[in-house]
Amino acid sequence: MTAISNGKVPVPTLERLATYLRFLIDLDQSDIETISSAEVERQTGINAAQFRKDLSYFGEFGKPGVGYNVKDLQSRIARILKIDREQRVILVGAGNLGSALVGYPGLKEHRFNLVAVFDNNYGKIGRPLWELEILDIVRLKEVNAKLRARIAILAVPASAAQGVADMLVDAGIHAILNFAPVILRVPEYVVVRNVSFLQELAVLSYHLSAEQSEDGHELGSQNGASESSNGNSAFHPLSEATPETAESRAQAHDAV
Amino acid sequence: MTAISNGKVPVPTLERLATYLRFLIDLDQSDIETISSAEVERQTGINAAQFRKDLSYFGEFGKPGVGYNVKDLQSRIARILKIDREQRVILVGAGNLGSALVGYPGLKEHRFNLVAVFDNNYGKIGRPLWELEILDIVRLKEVNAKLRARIAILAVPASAAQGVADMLVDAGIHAILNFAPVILRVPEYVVVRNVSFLQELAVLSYHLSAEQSEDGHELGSQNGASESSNGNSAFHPLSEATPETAESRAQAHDAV
DNA sequence: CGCCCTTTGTTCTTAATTTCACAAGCCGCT
DNA sequence: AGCGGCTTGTGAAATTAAGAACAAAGGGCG
Repeated sequence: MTAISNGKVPVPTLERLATYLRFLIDLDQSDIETISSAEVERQTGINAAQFRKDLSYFGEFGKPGVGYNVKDLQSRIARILKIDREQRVILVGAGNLGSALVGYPGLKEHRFNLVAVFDNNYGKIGRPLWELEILDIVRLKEVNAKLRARIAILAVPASAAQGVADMLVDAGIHAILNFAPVILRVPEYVVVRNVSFLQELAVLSYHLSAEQSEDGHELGSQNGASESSNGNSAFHPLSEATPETAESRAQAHDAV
Repeated sequence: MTAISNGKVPVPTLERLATYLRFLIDLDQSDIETISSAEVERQTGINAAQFRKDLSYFGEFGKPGVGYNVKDLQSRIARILKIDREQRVILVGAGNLGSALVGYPGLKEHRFNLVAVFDNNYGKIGRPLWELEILDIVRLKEVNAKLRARIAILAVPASAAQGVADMLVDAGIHAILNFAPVILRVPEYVVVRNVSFLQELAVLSYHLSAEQSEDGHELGSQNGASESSNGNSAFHPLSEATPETAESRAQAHDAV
């Protein structure tokens, strides 16, 4: 009774896989060794059958009557997503967002190794950004011929996005994480994932409107509030103290 | 022959609505006054029928035989998403990412007004971040009682996310844009949208693996590359020059 | 002023995703 | 060693989204 990733895997499944991995890492750190799909549902809200089916695309991972071994499942999902090995990543655009990403420890923790940063602003080229030096965008192809990164993060203004995307493709990039609010045109063998804050905010704004009939209504901040862990006990530090400092410990923080 | 947003609108439709808006703004800036769904498909890759159907959830926007008036459609979509009016937003977490967001001009351009920033790090509290002063997280409820923001951006480490989310709910927030890789538990009347870079990268990584059989393979950087606008003519500036400088002009840049 | 060409709004089909439901498998206890 | 309680993996049903297809409507031109 098996199948193991025969045909194609639904994209939503892949997206959840990353979530599961995240969750499993947390469980592992809490020294939990086994978990059932029912418990996953209880803690994440993701339907238990969904969880099992998602995994079933890749084989059998659990033991009937017992559940899943946290450590084992964790490493197997990591292998599926190919983040059990180092993945070299390059970044284009050393602006606010780009800089924030370079300093984000979560990348290294997940084996995404940022190996180069490019920009076209002469005021920035040559300057250091964390541990890297900002390189001239014109050297993109040349530099990546050696680095051989396949993943690129595109954090440039919308107006420049398509042009840079073309350069990335030409430089051998096969996957682009695009932060510019533009639909990129690339060859079919290149995968693109878009991240748009504005789009997300717009969706939130829409939902808000439904209840906020026309504003000016007193909602009183003491509504039924609570629900989950309201008595937020232990208080953890927000924002990684000072970026540099926060490096060391894996899994310590992840916001970004 | 109309309907106008009777029941519920599919979330994917809402997401695309924001994309359409973006696209329309670009068209408008190119002084294009009218556009047909067929042309939208040609330029964005989004199916024409899809475009028409998405709009049909909210009424009639075009003229048969003619198409859609760019300016009109633009403002009507903005109204639907409720971003035709100012939306106050608060940010929690003045780390790398949070700081980058505060400086992002796209927010203002879309009427999202960042009215306060909070953190719990005493080294940061009281310090200025762009035009705002970083406030102590303990003042969240008190401050928002006056500001009455309904949308919050959560850019704190995973370990602190749930605790802060509880505080946000208690402070009257109804929509949360969550950057922490954690599934938040909130009352059903609160809407949450998650943004996870790592998840996106993981999906990209997975797709990569399919072709990159086992690495070590010479792919030659001069593969069939091209496709779309390869001769990237005019070259625009990457990363908003220097943050402060880039403020002024609306629509000028949008990466983030 | 009526014909023809174009493009919308919408219904009907097809495809994708989620959820249900249950046989089969594993564990522990007697 | 076998019974009972749980939990998995998965085929089949239900739900949801995407895409085609077409009747109705607008505009321009002869």
